[in-house]
Amino acid sequence: MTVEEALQMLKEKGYKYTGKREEIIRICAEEKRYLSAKEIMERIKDQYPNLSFDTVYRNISTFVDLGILEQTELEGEGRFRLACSVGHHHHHLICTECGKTSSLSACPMNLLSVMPDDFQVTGHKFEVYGTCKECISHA
Amino acid sequence: MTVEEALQMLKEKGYKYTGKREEIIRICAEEKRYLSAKEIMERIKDQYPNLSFDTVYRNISTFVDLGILEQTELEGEGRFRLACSVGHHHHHLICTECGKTSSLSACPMNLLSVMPDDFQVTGHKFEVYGTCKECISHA
DNA sequence: CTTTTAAATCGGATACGTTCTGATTTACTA
DNA sequence: TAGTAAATCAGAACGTATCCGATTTAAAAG
Repeated sequence: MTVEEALQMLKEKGYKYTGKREEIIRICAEEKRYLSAKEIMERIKDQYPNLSFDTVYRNISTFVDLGILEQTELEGEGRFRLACSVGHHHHHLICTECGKTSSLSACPMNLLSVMPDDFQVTGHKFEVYGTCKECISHA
Repeated sequence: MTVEEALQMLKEKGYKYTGKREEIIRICAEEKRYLSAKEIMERIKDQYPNLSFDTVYRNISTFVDLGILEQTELEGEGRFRLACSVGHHHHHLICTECGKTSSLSACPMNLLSVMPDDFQVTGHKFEVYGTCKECISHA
């Protein structure tokens, strides 16, 4: 997903345009990594030094709801990244040090032949964790 | 894993026996469900009314480290259950309402033919989420 | 059985990520 | 340009989890 697509989606859904929203999305778009709210705050400080935590969290939450951002959790902290591409379901290999990701083509849900009928399935999570080359080298 | 096996493991590793530890394990053993620390506290109140949060969290953490308990996270809260059985790797279908689980035999890691060589894989998570029959009916 | 000692527990303070609140500002519309 | 609802702010509040120093206790040593 591109920054433009994300902004377009916001507009369609009736959300107002703000520079802060664009900047949050832009920051997430810059890297194929999961960022924490804190990291996003850090990077946005240059342009909006007085941005409040609430604004970041509230917007991130909206973006996740709309599918603009993907969310995971590392070390008790929410982490976010721009959704990869619309309508193309896949999973990630995630560096637990820096949040860097690599795409995995397979989805295990396709491979589960029998699904228990006593559960109404609502979602799933498949993530592979590891350490990326960069984080191994300067460890 | 049984309560006895868990206690045996603690002994082997040099941990002291305490009634509180046994009770925590026993509570987790009673159900095939993920419980929060709060829920464990609730259930242990009868026998140990003054049990401190710290004791529960510290012991749970020890148990997770030793592989006696399995951990996941629902709604920003750590959830725990007795590890299924020693040396038998599998995954779970989890009810997001009550934490009830159902076992899945397949592990997606076996099915990933190509593993990126720029990551040193350290772990993985595969969980299917849903709502169990009981939670659907009284919803 | 008594003493000893390190581990376990207590409970209260603290940390941290996140969310809420009420006042203020701002983007869009009429 | 004025009006309105949404967005933001700053700080308080929240919930989970951990840390702390003092006290108790399990179990090893005498």
